[in-house]
Amino acid sequence: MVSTSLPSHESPVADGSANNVANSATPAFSPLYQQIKGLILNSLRIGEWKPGEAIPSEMDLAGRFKVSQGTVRKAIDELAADNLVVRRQGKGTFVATHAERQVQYRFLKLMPDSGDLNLKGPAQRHIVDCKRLRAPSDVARALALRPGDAVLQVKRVLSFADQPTILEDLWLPGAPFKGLTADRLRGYEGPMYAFFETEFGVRMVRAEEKIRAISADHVHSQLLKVEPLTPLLSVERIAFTYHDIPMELRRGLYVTDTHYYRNELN
Amino acid sequence: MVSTSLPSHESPVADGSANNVANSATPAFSPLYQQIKGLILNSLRIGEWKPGEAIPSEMDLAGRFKVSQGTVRKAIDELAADNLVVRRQGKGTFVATHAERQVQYRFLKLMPDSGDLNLKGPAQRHIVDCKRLRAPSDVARALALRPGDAVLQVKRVLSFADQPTILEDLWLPGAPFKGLTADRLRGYEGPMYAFFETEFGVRMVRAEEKIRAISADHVHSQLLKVEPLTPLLSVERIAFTYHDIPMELRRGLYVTDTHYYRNELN
DNA sequence: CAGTGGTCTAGACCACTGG
DNA sequence: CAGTGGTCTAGACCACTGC
Repeated sequence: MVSTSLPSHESPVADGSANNVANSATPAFSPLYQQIKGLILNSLRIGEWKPGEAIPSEMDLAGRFKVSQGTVRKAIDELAADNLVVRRQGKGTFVATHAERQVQYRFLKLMPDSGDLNLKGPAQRHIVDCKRLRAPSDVARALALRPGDAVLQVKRVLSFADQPTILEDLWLPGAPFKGLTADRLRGYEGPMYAFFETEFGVRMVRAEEKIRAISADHVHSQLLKVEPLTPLLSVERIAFTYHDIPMELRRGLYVTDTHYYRNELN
Repeated sequence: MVSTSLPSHESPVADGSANNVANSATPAFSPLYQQIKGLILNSLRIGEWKPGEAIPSEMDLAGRFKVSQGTVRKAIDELAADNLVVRRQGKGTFVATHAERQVQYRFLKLMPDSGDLNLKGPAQRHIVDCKRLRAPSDVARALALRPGDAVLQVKRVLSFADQPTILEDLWLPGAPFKGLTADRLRGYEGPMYAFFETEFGVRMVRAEEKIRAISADHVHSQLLKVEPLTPLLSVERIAFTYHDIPMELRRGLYVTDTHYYRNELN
């Protein structure tokens, strides 16, 4: 644990020449604010400040790292742009969390056809299954595990207005999620990623999705209460924690007759 | 046309008090750099600098607007974040364009299963149809036109490795695209959005997509050479120019057996 | 009121590009 | 080499929050 004021110094650069690594092959120039960003990132990763908590003020951090406030500011700007941290004028800068009302379901892009906004919030959740087993090779590859390593599989159905809409198959690495059970999942109110944060200290930072159209088979049609062969949106997501470590493989099937997957392109 | 050095002054703020509008109901505080951003945006909109051209240097703009370089810098930072402008160290800041190799197909998120990168670049394009007609009500609504206004409809098929993969139905407002024909489209090499820029001065700035899974009907199956009832990804896109004016409605159907729609969540 | 993030400035210097 | 964007600083002041 790092104390607020450091004994010696935590300065990012030590060479007095030109702030640049004196290599020939790799220029490897990294501006000061990037190094500061890295240091703050490390503190986030080791949990020096927990999700929802405030991090030290810009002036404090500037003092700690022996740089100007402006440099700290630029570092925090990038962390805020990456959604790792949230700035609140007059109050401070806070570690981002999936547990807040506004940013809840940040990774769920499904929207109802009518009533644009997130009235979808309180979905009915039904845990179908939750078991521990050995990772199939495709799951192991996605989660950077060895085939046969312990993984948890969670199967659940989300419904909106009593219409089953999302069928999900989650795969989690066994080690970080030791002790997860269907009952604990059922007992938790709120987004699953918030549950992962508070119960297992695993914070999902970003995710990648591969989207396809597929046909419902008999299992799908029963759980989602649609005709077999109904076209479904297949959404395969890999979610990453800090260090770009994959921590979840989620295979979702969305019924898209009254909902759609919304994406914005810039 | 605005000359480089202005006769009187183009200063954004005129009150000497506190830079703030002295209203009670609306705080309406807008920082200087936002106002500068607005002024630069206007110049982009009226075409003072064309896509691909360099805009004036930060120092020049600072002089023009009578603010410090840092303030101009922050304004341009935001324009760059919005992909309206591209910064190139040592060279200048350039108006973004869809015609560049690197940013080409910025709005196309379809990826081949193997060979991650954009070897997909040179797709075979086939214009099926291009005709002028009166806007159906749903198209009119999407393009902010009156039902019955003149619109252009373009139907085309994109193939990768001789496999038809994308069937697209485009709807464009008639007025800005007067003179567009199938032949002109066929004659153009490169992305369609680059074609729109150079030929019609219409630059697409951002887009929204609604994605669903649907079943191929007979028309789809013939054009895409797949079995009827094959599940297809339906991608309905509305693309916007400056001022958030919708300028294109594009209904795409993607065959997703060897390709997938890739999305990143932050 | 003090403390936080947010804006703005002026100036110095660095890294990159091209002639 | 001059010109561009990129970094860093120090200091002043503003807007917002909560006590």
